[in-house]
Amino acid sequence: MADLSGVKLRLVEGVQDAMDLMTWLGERREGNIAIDTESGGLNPHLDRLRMVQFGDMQYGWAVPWERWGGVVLEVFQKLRQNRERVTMHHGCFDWRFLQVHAGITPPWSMYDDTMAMAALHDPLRPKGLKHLASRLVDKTAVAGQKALDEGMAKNKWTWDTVPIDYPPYWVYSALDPVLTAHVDHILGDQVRAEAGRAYDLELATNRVCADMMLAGLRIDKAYIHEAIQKFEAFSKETRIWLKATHAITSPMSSGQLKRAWEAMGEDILFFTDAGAARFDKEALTFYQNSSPNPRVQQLARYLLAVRHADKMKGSYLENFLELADADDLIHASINTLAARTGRMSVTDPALQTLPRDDKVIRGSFVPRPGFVFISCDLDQVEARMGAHFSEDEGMIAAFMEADSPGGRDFFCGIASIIYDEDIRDKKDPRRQPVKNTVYGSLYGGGAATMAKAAGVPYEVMAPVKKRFDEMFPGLRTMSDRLTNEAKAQGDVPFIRTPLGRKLVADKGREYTQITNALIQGHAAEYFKGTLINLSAAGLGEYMRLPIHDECLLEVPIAEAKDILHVVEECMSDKTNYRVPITAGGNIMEDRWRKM
DNA sequence: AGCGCGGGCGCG
DNA sequence: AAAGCGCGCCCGCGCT
Repeated sequence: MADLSGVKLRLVEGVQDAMDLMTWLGERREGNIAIDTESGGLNPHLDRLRMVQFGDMQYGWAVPWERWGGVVLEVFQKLRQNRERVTMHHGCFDWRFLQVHAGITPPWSMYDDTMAMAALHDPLRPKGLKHLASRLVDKTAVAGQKALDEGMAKNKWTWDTVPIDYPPYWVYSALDPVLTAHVDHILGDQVRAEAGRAYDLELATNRVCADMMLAGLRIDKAYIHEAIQKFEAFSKETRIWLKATHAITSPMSSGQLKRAWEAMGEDILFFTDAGAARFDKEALTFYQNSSPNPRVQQLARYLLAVRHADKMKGSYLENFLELADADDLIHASINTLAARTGRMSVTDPALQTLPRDDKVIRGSFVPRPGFVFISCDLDQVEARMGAHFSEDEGMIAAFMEADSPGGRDFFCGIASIIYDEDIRDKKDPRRQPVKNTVYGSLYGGGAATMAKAAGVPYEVMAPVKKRFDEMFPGLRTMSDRLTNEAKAQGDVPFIRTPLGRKLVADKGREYTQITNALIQGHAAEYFKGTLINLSAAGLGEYMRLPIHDECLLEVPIAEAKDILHVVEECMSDKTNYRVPITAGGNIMEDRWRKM
């Protein structure tokens, strides 16, 4: 814990303040200068920049952007001249505001990030600056946040309207870089010692992803409006029918559905763990296909259809329109450290979760004139990581065979065994369930779970699972070894990736979590590395979106073929793992969808 | 009215 | 002995 009582905070509101700030900037100090920003909202393309704050462990300065922007630019110029390292908390966010509003090019090679430090230091605990500060720096440091919250509520102010000179606003804004400097001081060396390679990877990933966010993806508004109309018309009509025929006003209300089922005299066959009637996709699909009552079949079919339509419209299409900027660009937010495993997530909108098989939704995205989309994904990367870490000879051999000329796709090979038939077509509908089955088994799932994933009866899956386990005994050995290793750590079970990243499991759930954590976690690190490779190959300006093991790029039409080869190279690694890590991509002619 | 939570469903 | 993992968004529902 540090003592913050001597910290001095200042709001720049005159020439003398600005001069004092520049003097402070030139002083020698321990550690980096820390920077933070305040904005009117979360989206740099829709919201304004309001304040830029600088600080170290003793001093914090708040500079109003709209009045004293020149001072901000001067500070950045000086920082650049002096080759000064700067620290930010979630700089990926602030750099975007500084880039969009102040035209500042982030000095990526001279930057540290306390949020990355926090996530690597403790992947389970909250990594917000306030949480960290109260835990690591000074319990009372964030007490004033309450005054700001109350003041904003009382005056009905938002982040866009709270007056700059309202003391709780500027004071706690000026304090943020001070807290950041302290967190840097406390965590920096430790994280570099324990997980230095993972930390460097995260900083580089921040840079690449910031550029992707800035570039954005273009939507076709007319196309989206038309698609919304179609889903809406269907939904409206179906809801009228549901109400008139079954007194259902909401297709999501299991209470209403239960009453409808009872009214039809239909047995309820599916229940949640808590014991409530369950009407999810699995249950409704069963009723639709297997109920003896045609009315039940019909109702289930309409419920599934209207839910699908509402999901497409509400979760995706309408969000696209709401989140687009004036140039019809969507700058989704990429969280480079979202999952406890180190995986990234994408929000606003959640572009990693667009329906894979429904061409309508992805079709909302169109390349800029003269460009095409290409996408490239890693081939079975988690299964290959499984082969690598387990060193299972059978699994390594299976991949070598799959990679050999004329070799059969890995999952097709497994499918052939399960269905006792030579399956070679990657489009075979049985491949996806088999893929789920392989991952289910890899991560400690039982035969029942795997049967469900593959859509076959338990009796069919049980011997297949047995055979699978006999084929690749090293997987079980690996899970046992990792489970023991994690448990041996004590209170918080954890292991580390080859880059030093700490991967934690919940107590009692080590067996099913920790193997997944290592494989998912290192696959995520590998994937981040491929993004850096792509950027280093000069493709940074074409990169658009990371999707766990896939990268979407938007490239000039004439160069698409050549670039695709480079992308595949950048994403492959045939030397550093026990099986080759390979990648394959394709070019999409008109929209973000395969023809 | 706003919040948190679980259910449901989209992805890897 | 047996054990799927990680996310984000929308909805209904109970609570404040």
